[in-house]
Amino acid sequence: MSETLPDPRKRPRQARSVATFEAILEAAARILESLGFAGFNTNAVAELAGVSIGSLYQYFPSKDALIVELIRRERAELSNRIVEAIQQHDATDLKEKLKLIIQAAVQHQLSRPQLARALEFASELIGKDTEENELQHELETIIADLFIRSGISHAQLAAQDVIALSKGMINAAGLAGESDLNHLQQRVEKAVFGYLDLS
Amino acid sequence: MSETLPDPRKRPRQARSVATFEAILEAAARILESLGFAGFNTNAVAELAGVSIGSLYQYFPSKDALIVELIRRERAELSNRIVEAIQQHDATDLKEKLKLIIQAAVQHQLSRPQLARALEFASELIGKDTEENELQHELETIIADLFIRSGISHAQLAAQDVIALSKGMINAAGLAGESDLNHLQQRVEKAVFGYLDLS
DNA sequence: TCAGTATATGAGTGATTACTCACATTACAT
DNA sequence: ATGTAATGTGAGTAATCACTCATATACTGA
Repeated sequence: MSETLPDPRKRPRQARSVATFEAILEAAARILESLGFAGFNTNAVAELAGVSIGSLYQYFPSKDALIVELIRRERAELSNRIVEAIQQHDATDLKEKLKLIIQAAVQHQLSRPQLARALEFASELIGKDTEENELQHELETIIADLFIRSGISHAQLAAQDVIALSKGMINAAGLAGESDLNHLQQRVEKAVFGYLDLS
Repeated sequence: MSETLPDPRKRPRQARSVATFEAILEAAARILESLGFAGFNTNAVAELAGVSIGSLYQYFPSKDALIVELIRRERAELSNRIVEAIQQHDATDLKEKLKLIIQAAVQHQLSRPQLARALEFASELIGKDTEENELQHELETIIADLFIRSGISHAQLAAQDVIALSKGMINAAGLAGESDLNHLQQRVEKAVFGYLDLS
């Protein structure tokens, strides 16, 4: 439980070490999914990954670093999905773009809902100043830019609100075990469009 | 970190023990506010409360029990505020009632935002089957009933969504350090009314 | 005043767990 | 083939922390 921003200690060079690296990350994800953050410890991760605890610490200097790497991947994936959605040229107006963004967010969260939830959770526990917050802020900026270009007033605050309310709804749906993506998407759209007076 | 639902071990009888009991709870709240869940441990709570660790365990059989009691109080307060809001007879139609409910929720969360956030958080860590979830469900039922009486379709799901999106927005605002209750309230109303097609 | 009960104390115990390090094994280059 | 670098191992260490218990003090009623 350090306080600085940790990064993978050593990048794997040989093929087998890449496998080890990935096995550790996947094991970490699975433990978060099944046991949640409370049951998450490095010895358990190493065991599930089928590697020794020493190997784990070859690639991750701390428990936090392991989680940070998971968060980084998760966020990057979501971020990519959303940037992709925004750049779709066949969607011209704000409403269509927003639909695509919401779809991306819904798909992302519901692909591994337990994991997404546990990571969000973990990112609060391990401290404020990881890059998690920067990515959060980056996402907010992306949406805010979109709003500015569409003439929405108070773009920054609106972006914060839209992200927050979507997150809330999607999280709750994930917790409740919902799996109907389209239905959830429509409900999020109602709230977002309602908030933005786009209905 | 037990798994059963813990309750205060012994109810205080004398005045001085009531003071001890309350001091412990307030210290626990303050530690959650300042250090978050990560820095929360029973020894620190006892020290801040100015009592011995033994005294803490006289009244709370476990660390979890202490947190559960904090959650119970927090939830009870919110629940009371909301029931009060619903029963206001000078608010007749759904929209007015919802405004009062949102106001109650906003006021509640922003009175001690860090604490509210940390507790919500903690309730996930200590397990699913505490009464926290029942209270969560109770709140959902109250709102759902209100919706049913107002002819809103899919009342249960709508209640889940409205609560979730409000929570998300209010949490984010709390995190961002907002303190303008009215402004936040108006934004939440926009999302809720938009979602419900009440605009 | 005093017996009995409630309350308070905090050093100590045991369990968990993040992390190290001395050593073993495997792969690669020449 | 063989030296060297990369990778893998897991028993062991040290720190944290939830919780106990033997003992001391304060209160209450008779």
